[in-house]
Amino acid sequence: MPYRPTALTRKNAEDKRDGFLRAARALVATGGFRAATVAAIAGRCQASVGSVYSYFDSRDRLLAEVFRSAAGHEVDLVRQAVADSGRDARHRLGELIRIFSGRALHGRRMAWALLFEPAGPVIEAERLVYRRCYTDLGEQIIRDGLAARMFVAPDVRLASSAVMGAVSEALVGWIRPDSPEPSPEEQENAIEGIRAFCFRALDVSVAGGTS
Amino acid sequence: MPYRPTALTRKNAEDKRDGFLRAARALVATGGFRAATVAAIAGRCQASVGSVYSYFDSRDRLLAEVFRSAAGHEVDLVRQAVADSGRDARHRLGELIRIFSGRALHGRRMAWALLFEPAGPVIEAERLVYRRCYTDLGEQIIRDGLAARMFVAPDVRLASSAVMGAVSEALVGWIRPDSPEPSPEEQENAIEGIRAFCFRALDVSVAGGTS
DNA sequence: GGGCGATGTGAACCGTGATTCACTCCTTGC
DNA sequence: GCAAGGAGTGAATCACGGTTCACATCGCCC
Repeated sequence: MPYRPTALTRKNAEDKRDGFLRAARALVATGGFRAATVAAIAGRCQASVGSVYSYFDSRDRLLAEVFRSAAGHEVDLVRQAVADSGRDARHRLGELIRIFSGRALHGRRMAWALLFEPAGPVIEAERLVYRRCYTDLGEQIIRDGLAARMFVAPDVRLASSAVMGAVSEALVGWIRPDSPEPSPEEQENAIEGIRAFCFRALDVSVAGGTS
Repeated sequence: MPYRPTALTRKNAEDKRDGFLRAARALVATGGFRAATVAAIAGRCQASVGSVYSYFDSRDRLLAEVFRSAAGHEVDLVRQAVADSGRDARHRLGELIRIFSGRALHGRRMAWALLFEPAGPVIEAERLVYRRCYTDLGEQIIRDGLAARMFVAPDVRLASSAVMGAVSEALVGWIRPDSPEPSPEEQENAIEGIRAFCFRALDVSVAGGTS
């Protein structure tokens, strides 16, 4: 490789970098961030530990990038399913819950890593913005539902948090790494149950008393 | 000290053991489990690192005991406030939410340690039973509310999980170690908001549609 | 008062895994 | 061919905190 970066070297370098990211992502999807040690990542690429460090400042940065990439993908899928395409807020909130849960139950290990796995402060910070994305999505939908007099919610942000909290709590039991694989109908029941719970809390069709 | 344990030695030993537990608890209440290193615990008792190990098998066991003690105390307070003392289910569920949240917002650091702080598998296991206690409490109340035709809930356990999830999610923003101290009225609003959300989801007075 | 075992000490040890760096290996420009 | 650097290597190093253990200390019992 030459003295000044050429198109080829640049591409090679990018490929290599990308290889590390893919390897790390695969490891996370299998065993969580805990399993994505620098040695394992390098090994998976038949590269040396040291070479990882010529592409990334630190393991934390590498994993943060993996997190953003994986989490961003998930959020995009949900955002797409929830896009304001003429459907009403109730349908869109249902899709939010369904897609989010469905994805989590599909890639359980990855979902666990993204949502719950204990990790260092850097990952934790990424997780914060990740969760916030979903809450923001929910908030927007609820706001729309409010405008359409379809939902009732004195505090929109709180309501969105509550929905996400309820969903998370329902999911954590299923995607914890040492919990048994849930059967499809168990999954279905859980998701629909949560959806129903949230709708009962939000629907205007009901004349809820507060205390 | 004698060849056979006498009343005095036994008491001394118990006191010392207790001292370590108190020290550890104080450290957890200040900086979470992370801060409760063996050295810090010993230091706080003006004892040596090694002596800790003549009272506890391992740091994990010590911290597990701290967890159980602290968590047990919290659960007891809630259980007491929620005891079936002639009050209706709505009131009792409200108390569950109020006391749980109130306690968490009072001892924020400890609540964070008990509910959210990333920690080793042993603590994580304790946390599981701790959370389950609350869910069980909620489940019982909701069941009572169901019997009194005051609540509606197709799946009681799911409903209880959802309530705890909603409360947790609302709390995590306030008790995260680096978040600013919330003002009393902010707390009040958050708690009442969650309470209202949950009641809207559960109250029979409303004729909720599901999808 | 002397010895024995309970008790206390804390420096050394260990395991884990990230990070570094002196070195080798290439490719390229001349 | 060959020198200059960039890229790759992986053993050594570091950081961290839990755990051990050889030794010191103490106070009761005979």
